[in-house]
Amino acid sequence: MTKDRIYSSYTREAASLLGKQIRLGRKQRKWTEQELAERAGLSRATLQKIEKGDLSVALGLVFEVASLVGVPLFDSGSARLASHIARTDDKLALLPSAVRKPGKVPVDDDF
Amino acid sequence: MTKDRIYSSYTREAASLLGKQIRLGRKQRKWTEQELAERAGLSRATLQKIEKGDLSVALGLVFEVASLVGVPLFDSGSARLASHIARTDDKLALLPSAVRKPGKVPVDDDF
DNA sequence: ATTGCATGACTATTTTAATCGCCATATCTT
DNA sequence: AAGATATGGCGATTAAAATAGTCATGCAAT
Repeated sequence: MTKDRIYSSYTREAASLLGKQIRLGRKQRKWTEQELAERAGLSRATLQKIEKGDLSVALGLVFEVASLVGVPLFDSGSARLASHIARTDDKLALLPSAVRKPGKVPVDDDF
Repeated sequence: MTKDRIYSSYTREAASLLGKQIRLGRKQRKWTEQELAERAGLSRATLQKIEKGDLSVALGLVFEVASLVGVPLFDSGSARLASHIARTDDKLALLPSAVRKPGKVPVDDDF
């Protein structure tokens, strides 16, 4: 029945932490599951999965709920997302647009 | 007929940044889309959606790919998410297990 | 310049998520 | 303690994601 995907413990823990932080933020605001679900535009069942760290929930739903309760996404707590995006774009622009698997050039080290 | 959900710009930008960072990490490792998709156990089509910041992709798939290419979730400073989880659990334990409405409480802290 | 492979994008199909409704349990308020 | 409501969980239905496959374009190395 189930596809039974394998996830790394890092992935599972990250989702678990995110869910717990969302639950914490919701309670600090004294919102019920139903209230937060309505604000976010999703069902209570899905919100429960998010707070439990369920890995099958859509990224956008999780991020939306997180932002509603004030949980900062990944390391973005400091600077603005837009500037991070710009800087990442700059780095990408310095790289070849397509990755090639060259014959035998030993230059393959990065940090 | 698309359901066309509404997402906040914060959510869209966060997913966009995450996708770009993943793409950057993949190229720094000189992996093709196909290679990364196979390592992560998903299709190339889905990986493309992830790198484009598509909000419909499952959280677990995105996190799994991110960890494979070394993109830190949350704050990278905390090498162990487990301790962070424990601290969040502690905070949750201090709160009532159920939120009640008739308080009309103006307390609304930020994070 | 040519060739080979990476990438972008699209379709059709299968698989799975998201929702809805309901009931049980837990727990807050009076 | 009683009443009210928040939460947890499950089954069935609907909506959408994930996949495989293919084609076109483009870049990269030869």
